[in-house]
Amino acid sequence: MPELPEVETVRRALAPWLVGRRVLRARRAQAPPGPKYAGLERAAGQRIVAARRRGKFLLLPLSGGDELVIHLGMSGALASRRPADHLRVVLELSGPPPRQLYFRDPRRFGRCLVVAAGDYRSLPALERMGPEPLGRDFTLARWCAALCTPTPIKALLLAQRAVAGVGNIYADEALWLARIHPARPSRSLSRDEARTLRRAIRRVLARAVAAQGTTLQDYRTPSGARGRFAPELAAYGREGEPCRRCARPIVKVVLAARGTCFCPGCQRRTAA
DNA sequence: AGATGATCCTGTATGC
DNA sequence: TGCATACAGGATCATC
Repeated sequence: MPELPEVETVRRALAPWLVGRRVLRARRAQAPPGPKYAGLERAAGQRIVAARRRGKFLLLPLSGGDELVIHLGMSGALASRRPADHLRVVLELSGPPPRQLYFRDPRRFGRCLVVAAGDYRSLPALERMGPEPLGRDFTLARWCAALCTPTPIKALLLAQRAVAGVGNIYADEALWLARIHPARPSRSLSRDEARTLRRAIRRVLARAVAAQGTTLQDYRTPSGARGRFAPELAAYGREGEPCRRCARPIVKVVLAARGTCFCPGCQRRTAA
């Protein structure tokens, strides 16, 4: 499930190839009509001027004032080699080979559409997205203000509004690092805990970016490599295995309709 | 308005 | 072995 580190890895891999090229044609393949692939044909004739990332979204601003917005969803992948199945979008590009960018997405949770640059009205998650966790805007003051809600901290991390780019894996990892119980009301966190969690979010995401993401099953970098962060996971997917700090078994519960792994020894419901 | 739950979708894992 | 069912989850929509 691509989160910030995986999308950033994809961005870094694709940028040197894509930026500067002209989109000769953009068409949907095995993709039904609908808003997930809206306006694709408008990309034709425009040059890709940059490859940016915002949260889990890949943003490719175009020379004609539009913007190609790609979200990988659960299973989306971008490649220069034509996939055998589940092909949703093909971009034909100018320049030396390879000249095709393929968007494959078996589970169809992903999106690939063209909007007017910066006009995210059809993408509320992007429009209301919180600060980039690895950027300067993710200040302690802003973070503390965002925590002023009864919403469980795990749900808040997943909502993209308080901070961008955190998904189920790195939410569990950050909470484990910070020793905070995932069901704690956000506003029950002390200032110290808020500071610790903010640092944990930054640390786990930075380390995962350095490892090119987490490969559990499907995710690959555009060159086909596996992300190397999986061995560093301390909570996610470790149900029943010993906590790396206190050796108590990691437990799994459902929170915010998501599987949530944590250590009942290190991550207490009450402030320490 | 903010928060919660259902929904989409298919590969993989589990159960009988 | 083979079939049926459960499960995984990001963002969005409907519904409080």
